Amino acid sequence: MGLTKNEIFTDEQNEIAVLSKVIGHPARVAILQHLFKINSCVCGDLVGEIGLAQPTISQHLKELKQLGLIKGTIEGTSVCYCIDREKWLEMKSVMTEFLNQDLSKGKECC
Amino acid sequence: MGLTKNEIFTDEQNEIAVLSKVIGHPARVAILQHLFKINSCVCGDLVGEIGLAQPTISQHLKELKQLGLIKGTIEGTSVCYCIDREKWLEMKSVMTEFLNQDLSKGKECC
DNA sequence: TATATTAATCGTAATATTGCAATAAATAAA
DNA sequence: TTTATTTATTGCAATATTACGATTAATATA
Repeated sequence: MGLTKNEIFTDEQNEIAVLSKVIGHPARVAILQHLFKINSCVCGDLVGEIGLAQPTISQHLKELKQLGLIKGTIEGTSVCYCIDREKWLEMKSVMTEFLNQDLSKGKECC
Repeated sequence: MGLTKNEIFTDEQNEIAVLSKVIGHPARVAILQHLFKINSCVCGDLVGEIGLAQPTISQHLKELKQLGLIKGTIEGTSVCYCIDREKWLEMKSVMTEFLNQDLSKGKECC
């Protein structure tokens, strides 16, 4: 075990879970917030910004890249990262739909 | 290691991460969606709904309860669960703010 | 009281995640 | 070409997560 049984869930449930999981670490939240704050590409100063070792940051960047939330461009010896706007909007749409489920007309019982 | 360094991040970053992490498993997504669909309390049939063993469901329910997203009421030998609306709206607010970060005026560079 | 029903807890195995030191790879600059 | 700079990869240790069988706890019912 220790292995999530993705096959018994819908594609939508798995997508919501995968997207949320990548946001489920403060370092990745911090990286994304920094990219938004700069509102441009970030070349190289992410290790300085976040207080984690360079291989650790590199690993978090890899996960964000794999999901498509950020993209990187090689710029000389360094790499510039920025938000992938299209993917971000897609995630926003999926998550917003999930979060907006109607609470208003349920029967109170607990 | 294997231990997230929460202390180097802001409270906001940690909150976003903790909230996202609990959504980051399809079984918990499915449980929440079912509670929304029923739009009332669910007493006992969650193990039948989701295809996981009873101890596994119980564990996922515990995590959702610990975060405050659901609450349970003992009803005879069974337990009724429902969404905690206040906490849900709080999560929605935190997540929406994060997801709504402005993409419009950045410089394209990647 | 004895038995059934339901959910929580315990214990454990398998896998995943986090973090970093060491190293490699790739390019820029001297 | 050598050296510096920057990022990725490898390897590993520590911890967390997922899943479930077995058991326990609690209440309802016969």
